[in-house]
Amino acid sequence: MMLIMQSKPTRKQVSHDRIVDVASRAIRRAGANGVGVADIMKEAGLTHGGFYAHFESRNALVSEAMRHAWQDTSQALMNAMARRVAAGESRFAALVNCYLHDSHLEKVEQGCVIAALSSEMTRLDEAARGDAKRLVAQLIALVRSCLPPGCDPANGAIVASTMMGALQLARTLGGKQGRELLALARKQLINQFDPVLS
Amino acid sequence: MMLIMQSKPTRKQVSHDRIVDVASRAIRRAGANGVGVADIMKEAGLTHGGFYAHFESRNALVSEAMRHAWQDTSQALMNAMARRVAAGESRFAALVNCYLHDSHLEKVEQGCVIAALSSEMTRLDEAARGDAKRLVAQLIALVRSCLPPGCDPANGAIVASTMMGALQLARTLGGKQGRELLALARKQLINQFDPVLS
DNA sequence: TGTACATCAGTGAACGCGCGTTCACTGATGTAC
DNA sequence: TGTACATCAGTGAACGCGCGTTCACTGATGTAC
Repeated sequence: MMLIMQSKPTRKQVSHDRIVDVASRAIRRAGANGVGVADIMKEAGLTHGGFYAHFESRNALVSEAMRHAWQDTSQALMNAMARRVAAGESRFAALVNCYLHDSHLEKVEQGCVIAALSSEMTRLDEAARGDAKRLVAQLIALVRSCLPPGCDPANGAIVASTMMGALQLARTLGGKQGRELLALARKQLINQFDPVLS
Repeated sequence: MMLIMQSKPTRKQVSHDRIVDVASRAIRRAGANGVGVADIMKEAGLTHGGFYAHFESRNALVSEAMRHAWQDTSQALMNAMARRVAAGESRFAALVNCYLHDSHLEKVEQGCVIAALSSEMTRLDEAARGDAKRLVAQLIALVRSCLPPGCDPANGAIVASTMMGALQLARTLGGKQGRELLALARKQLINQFDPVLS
């Protein structure tokens, strides 16, 4: 539970935020268990000993880092979408083109945490699983809010599934095949849900 | 490279196969790094010391177990589909109804290895990544072969993405929400690609 | 068929390493007067 | 403003544990005659 600090965050809060930010990228890059406490602290410019003054356990950090990653990515997604919408794209096309942008193939550590951790989410401890559940619900809600007017809201979950699945399969395929899959998914989703009636 | 043995497999081959089979379920249940060599050997009725007479390394086992899991699941999928087709369903509907069957929500260890490991696949060592890539290509080919006649084959990759993505999000959501998402995905895919024109 | 020996498959102790976690200590920050 | 002291944030050594891997050894299997 993070209170909004109007002025002068304490030194500890600054460190805390830096650790969470580093961790949110580390777990997306290497997986929820793929990076150690010591490495995360080092990357945050600290030594590992101080860790437990900030978090109750490594699992607690993973939970917090997941939530942070989602805030981060969804914010970035909104911003990128806003630019496209301003340039004349529909909200739906902007969503699809941003989420399935080629650059997301490689930059896992800045991308959607749900796509980065999906198959590990069912294996997290209970608290983190609860967070994961909520993030998935938020992804679906976000997609739903971008559906063209008149579209059945239930399609939010389907579009979210297709986008996330396509991103993952594309990442595993890699290279040219990966980019082709992404391009196909963009085209197909936009044609199906938001065709330009010219 | 497994040769087909016409008669009497050696004791070693029997053990080898049992280890691979146990491992293929273990990695789907617990993740590629979620279970130790000793536990796998124990579940196969052996002690850990013998492991390296069978495999060059733990990673080598993971590769082999992934391939075995895929053979296993795709065979089971074919069989289940055949029964539905015999009962009058189209091949496409049978595929969707089998892959997105409610029972797959819980039984991860018997299900699709791509859905079970997806986000870990990009983090495997080079050899296993190559295997993962080939498995994804095979999943897409399998889906493509089930598309209704006249359907653009490119849709194979899209349907595969939607099915895999939906299964994963449903597993993370769990319970009632998970089952609702699966039901939605089944309905949507069949309506879109293989509507019954009655 | 039975015996003697070579090979095979598996055992279990041990090693080294990395990781999560703890803790006594230190240096820096901030407060009281 | 300056000094004295309390509190805070971070340090780094250490602990215990689990895991991948190795290896000398044992008991079982199979072969030669």
